[in-house]
Amino acid sequence: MASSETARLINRSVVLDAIRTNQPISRADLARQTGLQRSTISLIVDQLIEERWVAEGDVGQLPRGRKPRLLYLNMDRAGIVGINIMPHVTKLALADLSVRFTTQESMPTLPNPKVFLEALCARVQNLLSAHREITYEGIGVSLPGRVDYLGQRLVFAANLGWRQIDIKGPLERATGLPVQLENAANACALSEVWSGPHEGLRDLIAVTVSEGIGTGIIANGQLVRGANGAAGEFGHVCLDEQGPPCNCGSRGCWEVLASNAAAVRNYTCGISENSGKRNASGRRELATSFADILSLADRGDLKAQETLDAMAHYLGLGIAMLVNGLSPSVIVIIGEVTRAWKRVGPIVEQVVKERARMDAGTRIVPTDDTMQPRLRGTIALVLQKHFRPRLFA
Amino acid sequence: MASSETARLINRSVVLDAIRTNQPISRADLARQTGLQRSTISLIVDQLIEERWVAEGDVGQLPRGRKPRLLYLNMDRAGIVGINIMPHVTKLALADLSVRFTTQESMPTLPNPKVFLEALCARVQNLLSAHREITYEGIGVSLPGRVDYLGQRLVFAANLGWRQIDIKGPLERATGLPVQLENAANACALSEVWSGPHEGLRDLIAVTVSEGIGTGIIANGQLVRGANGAAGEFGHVCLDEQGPPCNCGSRGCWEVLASNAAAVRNYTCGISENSGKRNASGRRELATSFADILSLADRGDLKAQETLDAMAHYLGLGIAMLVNGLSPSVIVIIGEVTRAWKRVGPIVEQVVKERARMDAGTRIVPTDDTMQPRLRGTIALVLQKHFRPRLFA
DNA sequence: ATATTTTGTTCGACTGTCGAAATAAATGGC
DNA sequence: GCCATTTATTTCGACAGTCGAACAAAATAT
Repeated sequence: MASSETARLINRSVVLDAIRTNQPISRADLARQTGLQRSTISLIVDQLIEERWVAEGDVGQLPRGRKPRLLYLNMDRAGIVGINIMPHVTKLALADLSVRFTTQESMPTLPNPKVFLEALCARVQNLLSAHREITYEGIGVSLPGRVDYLGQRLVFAANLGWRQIDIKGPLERATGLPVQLENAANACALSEVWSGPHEGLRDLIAVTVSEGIGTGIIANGQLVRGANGAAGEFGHVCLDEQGPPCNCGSRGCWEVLASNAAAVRNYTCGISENSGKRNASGRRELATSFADILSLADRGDLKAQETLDAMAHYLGLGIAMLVNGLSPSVIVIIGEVTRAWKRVGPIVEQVVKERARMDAGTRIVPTDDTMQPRLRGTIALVLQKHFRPRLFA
Repeated sequence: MASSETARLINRSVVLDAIRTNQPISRADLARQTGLQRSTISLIVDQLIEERWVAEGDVGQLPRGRKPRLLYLNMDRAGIVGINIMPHVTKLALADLSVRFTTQESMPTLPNPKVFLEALCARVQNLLSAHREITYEGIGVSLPGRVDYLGQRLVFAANLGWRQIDIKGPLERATGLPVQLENAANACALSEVWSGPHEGLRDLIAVTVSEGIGTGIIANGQLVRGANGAAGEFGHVCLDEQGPPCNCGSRGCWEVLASNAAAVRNYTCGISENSGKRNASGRRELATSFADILSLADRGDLKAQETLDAMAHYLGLGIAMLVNGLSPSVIVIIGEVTRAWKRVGPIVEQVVKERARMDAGTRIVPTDDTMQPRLRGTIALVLQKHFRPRLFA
């Protein structure tokens, strides 16, 4: 069911998104870029200025003719709250419309979801009352688990041991702001196509490598959530029928072979086999975390390097699966392993080349973890509703 | 860029598709179903009748009040040509708007693409001139290979040995009709959501099992073609690193483990190992085709049954991958193997249950091959343009 | 000063939907 | 047969939105 108002909504979001991604920009340039008439652009921009989404700035420089008035997103218009729940730590942030963080905080993720949620709500309320100068539009939450397809409830989070938790309800009651939940990998994928070098890509996959492996899929420019939001568990695809058991009940899952946890397990098993290894300085070292393995490999520990190589091999095998099946333009890798990409990357590329046809030229790209893609994704999640509303399926 | 005309186009296709899927239907019911005003429905229907897409039929029966005039799709309005190119045989058909075949023919698929294309064009021209009473809207072509993302060229077809063949051009020049190419598995998936029990499903995967394995993915109601149309090759995902070599250069690909060709290979190897098997009547039998294996298994041949069981096991493993990763509402299995689904189905279900979380309730459904899903898909492919035009990404 | 160029606005034409009222057609009770 | 009731369809004026041409504004070059 569409009317002239539908047309307005479509054009409005086209113009708003064009301003977002091209600011500063003049009305005339907007007309050229969107294909709309200059008169129409003026009307829509007037409306956006009235709603305070857009602000008029200085005049631009041109060689000839009347100088254009440049348009910007009005950063004072709204802030967004981002919450990234991870197995041990939860991060909170306030961001503006260009996904710049103005405040960041951390808190422990408590094992009891009820207790944790109470603490989280209090923390968010504090944060909001400390920054009353800006009105906040909404809260985006990313977490390592499955969310139902409307972003309403957490259905299952293996690494947290949580099941059927209503996170949206308490947060909305505590803050009065609309809350959107999303799986962490999905949030990362969204973040990638929202801004930065992969902005606007219509086929992209984000692979999060930490304790497990998650996949966020964007196809035809939309997140693939599957029936009831259960898509994205490529981490539990069986790549080796006789492989080690996984806590999902299967064995040889991709994430049992290629996650950080897998690397730690492999490394410590190796140590017991070889009854200890010595590093360059002669001291025996035990890796208790994946970070340890990374630094050990860096300092020349052969066993750690082999562990990474094996991880890279299996990463490649799973990525080849994604390339074969979905052929995205880009696959983004997220996680600590990217810090060793100089070593890991070539192995991944090699395995993918052997196992997948790369005609479509899929690029495999590590992400800078300091960009906090999970957190940035939560912001994109909320902004999406305003800037790219899904008007028609 | 949207205008009031865009709104019209949207509403027009909404109404047309509602008539298609609910015919016969009255204007008043259309208004109730689409949410448009009765007056608007009348205007749009007038236009559709003028364009001869829709025809007014008899009056319907109601307990009280004025009787409605029922609307139908006008079957005389247009026909569609469907061409399904398979490794040995190519099928041609003429169909009406409700995807009923009015004519069907077959011809051999010749190894030389140039020669074959000439023969195909001649055949289509014959077919069209023999049925001049109806004007044809377009030609849909399905083939076992990859097509670039605009449906323009065949990029690569392993089983045919063809590469970079322009199929669209010659056919369009020969007939003057617009031609749409699509990968066979994609065509099947489209056919499934176009009509029949899975009509309108937004997340569905079609798995074609023949010499290879193809996957056609529909997510968020749209075909997933990937960058440059290269998606859908889950058949070449490596499920066993040490598995048999595949002609794609890798080894242990799903289709090397679970296709018809794999079954034939396994069966004949088994025969050479056991130096021959005897069936119930005591005669030694050699399976030269997958159909042989099916009938042998049916007649109690143990080795054939074991072969099918192994095939089922690997089919399940690959399907579990699709369930984990994409979680569609339905996975449709297409191919001769469905004829033995009574035996194969339970094994597949069992493996999927062990290897994938089925929270979302994905159903695995064999398709009746006599429905010719590949051919039906080509028709849906063409009709899609008229009935569900993609106005906005 | 004046012509030129480019930006931004104004206004009437056009397209399309909405919603209320009018018209059409059928049933059932009197 | 006549009238109230019900449901379907059409008619028509109001409203929203874009288009496109004309106009006004602002800056530069001559």
